[in-house]
Amino acid sequence: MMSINSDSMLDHAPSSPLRLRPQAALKIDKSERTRVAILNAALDFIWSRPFRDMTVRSLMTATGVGRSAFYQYFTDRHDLMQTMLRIVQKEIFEGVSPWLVGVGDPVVLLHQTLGGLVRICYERGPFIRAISDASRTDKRFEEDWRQFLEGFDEAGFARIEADQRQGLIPDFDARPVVFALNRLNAYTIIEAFGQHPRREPEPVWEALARIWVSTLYGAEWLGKESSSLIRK
Amino acid sequence: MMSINSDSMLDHAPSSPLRLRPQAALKIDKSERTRVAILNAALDFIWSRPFRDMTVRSLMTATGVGRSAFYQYFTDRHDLMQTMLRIVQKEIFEGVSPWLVGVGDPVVLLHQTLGGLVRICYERGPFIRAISDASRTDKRFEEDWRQFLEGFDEAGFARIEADQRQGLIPDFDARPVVFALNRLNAYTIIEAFGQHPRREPEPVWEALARIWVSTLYGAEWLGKESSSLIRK
DNA sequence: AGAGTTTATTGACATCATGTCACATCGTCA
DNA sequence: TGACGATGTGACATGATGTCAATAAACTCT
Repeated sequence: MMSINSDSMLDHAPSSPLRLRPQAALKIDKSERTRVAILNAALDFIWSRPFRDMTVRSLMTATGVGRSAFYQYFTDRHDLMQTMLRIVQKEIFEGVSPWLVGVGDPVVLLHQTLGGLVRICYERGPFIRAISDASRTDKRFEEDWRQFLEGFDEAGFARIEADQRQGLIPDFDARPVVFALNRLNAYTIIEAFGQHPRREPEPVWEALARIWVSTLYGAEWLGKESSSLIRK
Repeated sequence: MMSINSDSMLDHAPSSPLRLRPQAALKIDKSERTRVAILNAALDFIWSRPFRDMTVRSLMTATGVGRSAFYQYFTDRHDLMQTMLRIVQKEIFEGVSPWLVGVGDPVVLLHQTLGGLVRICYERGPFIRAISDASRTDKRFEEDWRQFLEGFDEAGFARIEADQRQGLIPDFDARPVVFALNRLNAYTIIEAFGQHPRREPEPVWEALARIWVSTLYGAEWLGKESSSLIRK
């Protein structure tokens, strides 16, 4: 009938490094378990295969539940990707906070922020790529992705303007520059880490740091704090 | 049965600013005319609607020829997009040549190159976006897009290394930096100009120029040659 | 534990896009 | 005119999507 444990399939599915445990430890009703199983199937799938190949059937086959049950939990593939976006978004926002909200030497904070971003996105690369790919094939989810990126635009803009008022950053029109720098980050990361084999994170981190620091604070700050490598 | 002129439909299709005339002026065999009609239908479609909505049916309806005739000319939608890529690629390569192959003050050339890039991509934005979107949904075309971007990586890398040998650009690992800067250009342009309403080209040009110049030659060159605005 | 209720799951269905194929039609040249 | 190659067409097979009424399973409460 169906496999004993509904979570791991016997065939070639490699499990992704990001898997969910059912929510409230004890109150595991069937519903929650199936929902998480689907999510994990998607995570596993996306870890090794492109979004375009992810059909509802492929997911539910891996789950061991009939295909139509999928629609009890998600309205469509993109709804599911929205959930994946929320998961990844939370991780990224945390890693990226230093420069955006922290106090101290801005160049040091910027290095830290970019280091955190690169580390997390290296670990989650294929998910991020899938999310970005999904945003191209669905009107609603495209909007979600746009808002995700705009979050960085707003935060970065605020930080740059603040530093401009302090004379730390030259007085240019910050909006288009931060827009461009954020696309730089997003798509450099997606292309570098979005599919196996991924590139090495260090050179990517150094390149991004060089570009951000040169543009905002000036190349004379480049040597500073080249130390804080991507830390565990 | 079918409309008198096979090229323009009566309904709401706005014609794109990029349309093809049949090839050899006189030797217009039916085949070439249909092929161009399909291509123009695609160009018109993409000018105002996203790639994800472009079905073979929608194209061939606009063409006035039966849907199955499409496959006489293209193997699928992505094959058609490959043709669109070649058209746009040619225009871009021309506009982008100064810094890559020219002689003279590199900062001036870089400004020129970015100006040309922004001008062309502003004019062709929706096409470029569609090409990029299409690369997410097809394995083969994804490879074409990758090679397209890698072309810029190679050329930019060569230029940077040359300038590094002359001491014009500091001595960093050029590969990852040029990779990042090219993604900066590609995706800033796609998001800024890829759908209506498009952003203004000038601020985008200024932002890209600021980032490239600061990163490569140093911010002290930024005032220089801020003149050469996007020219006809 | 067992009846009754709620919830989860299923299989069949309708729709839509794709790509293919045998056949029909057109037009050109002998 | 007639025959042949090049164009175009309609019908078909496939495979994905999302829905729904019917069924099975899970939960609740006494």
